[in-house]
Amino acid sequence: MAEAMKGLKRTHRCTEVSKADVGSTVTVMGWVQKRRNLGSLIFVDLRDRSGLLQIIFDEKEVGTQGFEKAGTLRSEFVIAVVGEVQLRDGAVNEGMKTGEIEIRAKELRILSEAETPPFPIEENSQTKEELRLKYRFLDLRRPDLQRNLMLRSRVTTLVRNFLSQEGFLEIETPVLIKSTPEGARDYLVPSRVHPGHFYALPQSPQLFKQLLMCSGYDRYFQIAKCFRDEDLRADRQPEFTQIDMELSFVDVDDVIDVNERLLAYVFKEALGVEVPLPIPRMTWQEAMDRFGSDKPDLRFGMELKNVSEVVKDCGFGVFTSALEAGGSVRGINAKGQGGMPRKKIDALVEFAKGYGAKGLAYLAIHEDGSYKCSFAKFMKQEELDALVKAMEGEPGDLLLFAADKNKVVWDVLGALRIELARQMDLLKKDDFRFLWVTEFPLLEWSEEDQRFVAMHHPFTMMMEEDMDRLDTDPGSVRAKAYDIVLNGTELGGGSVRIFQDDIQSKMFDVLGFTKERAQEQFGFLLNAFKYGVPPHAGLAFGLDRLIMLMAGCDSIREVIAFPKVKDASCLMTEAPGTVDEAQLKELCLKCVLPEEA
RNA sequence: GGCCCAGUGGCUCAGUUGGUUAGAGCGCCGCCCUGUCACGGCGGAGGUCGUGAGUUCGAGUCUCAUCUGGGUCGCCA
Repeated sequence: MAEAMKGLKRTHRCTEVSKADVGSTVTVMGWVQKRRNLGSLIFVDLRDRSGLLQIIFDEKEVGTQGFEKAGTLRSEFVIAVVGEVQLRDGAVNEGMKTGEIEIRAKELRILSEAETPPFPIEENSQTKEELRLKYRFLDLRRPDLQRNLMLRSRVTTLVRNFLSQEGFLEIETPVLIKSTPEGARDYLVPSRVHPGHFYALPQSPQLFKQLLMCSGYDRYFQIAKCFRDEDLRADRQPEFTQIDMELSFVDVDDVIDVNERLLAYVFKEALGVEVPLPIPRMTWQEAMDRFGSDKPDLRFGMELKNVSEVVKDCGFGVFTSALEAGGSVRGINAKGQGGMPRKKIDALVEFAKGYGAKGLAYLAIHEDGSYKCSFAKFMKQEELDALVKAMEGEPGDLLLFAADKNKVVWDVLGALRIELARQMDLLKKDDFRFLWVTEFPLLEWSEEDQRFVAMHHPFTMMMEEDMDRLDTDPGSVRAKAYDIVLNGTELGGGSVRIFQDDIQSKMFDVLGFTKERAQEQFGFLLNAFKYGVPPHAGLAFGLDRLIMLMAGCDSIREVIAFPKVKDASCLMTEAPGTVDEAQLKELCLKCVLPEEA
């Protein structure tokens, strides 16, 4: 029996009521978090997105009818209470923002009753995510998710303020666009008016923002939904949000400058965290050599060391044959982990194999200076000593080595480094270490396609000093591309774009695009370039990842209101779903499902 | 597509080498209770152990398949 709100107006959110209001009458509305019925005194914790406020129902004040009504209150009922703010008679609750006060109810209205929720509406939920996502509307009532979404809103507001002050214009670009098969899989949308033709949902507003530069908008930004039809991860959703921007008449340093000031502003205003500027920079090559990753986590050391020179003449075939094949031998030193039990080391070996390693060599240094080593029998003592010295090994340390092609060695040790840091509890969530990674390779050899593909995208400008190697040694050409990395997560990335016609043609050549195909896919951009194009560059942040790290969460699902699960379906709405035959017919579509095996 | 982890009342979990009627805490329902805030007291309801096969005298427990969710590799210009 829901009652009307008629005649009542909310005066405060729960935690907006304070000691200063003692004696005054307020009207609060929200959800029943908890009731404590003592017989002739009923306490209710009222909840809204601001927090909790205690209501006390006393028959003397609220009347017999009101008191009986209060007795029927259950979890998650939505109620309105008119009452007087008073200091608590009993003990103060120090764990509560409003712990010194309470509302002495004069009037109660039950605006909505509620079934018992399928899981407790509480902070630090222990409930399985599957259930939480099915009832996301209840999950979103929990204080931690509410905090996350409020932080997200705060951050986007700050971003808009800052960029607007910096002369950026917020401009929307279309969501129904033309498919460009390069890169991630597109989500496709059939056209009704053009049977057999499809729109794609944008993987990013890339081409449109470049066109906006051609049109003279000079500094653009957008908080843009992007879509990629690829498999999900903890930090990947099929639809996600980018803070996307593009600037004219700039080079790498200009983009970096405005964006690191943006980050510092946002972290200061939203979290009170100072980000020291300038943010350190590291070339891609240095990042790979030192950390085995293009997104190094700088919260801890444990850097990779290249010991190829040290072991090149040793007796251990695994090392020497990797070197002969053009690879390298590198190691990391897990300080103080020399006592790691064999079982745990074996688990690390298995972990390494998951990243393509054929094995993982280890050398533990006992406290007495002796070694426990998986390859001791292949090496002389002096060779072992030299290796330990090169790794700066001390008693109590555990040295781990990978020998393979560079890419495998980097992948394995880079991943191992993070895994060990996790096990050693070195990853503090309130320690924010930013890093610019610069000078990415322009191209990457694709074994699958047997050709070079763009590492970033085909419009990325190469470094001028490397340009002459485009023909002779394309793999060694560095790009004017940069990523912003925070605590081992790629927060964003961008590049200076090619704006010269001849260089763009050259780039398409290298990528194996015919003139016709380039024209067909990107003709509108190339065409625009003919009519006066400013030099331009841009960057995009992954907003979800940014908020995830700011909120200290392990998954972007915790900072997205209605996320999808691993197979890209929504447990609440059960999207995607089938559609009527009539709908398909109108779109001239027919489903041919794969045959059951 | 590969590998790994999990699935037992509404929630979170326990459940021994396979062995009687599958337990606990919280929640829920009822009664009592004037200062609670993890309120308290008394009583109660609630389970095809994800699903399906198999092994066995006997399966929550073992085997296989499958579903659901999570992590990860591939993938993500």
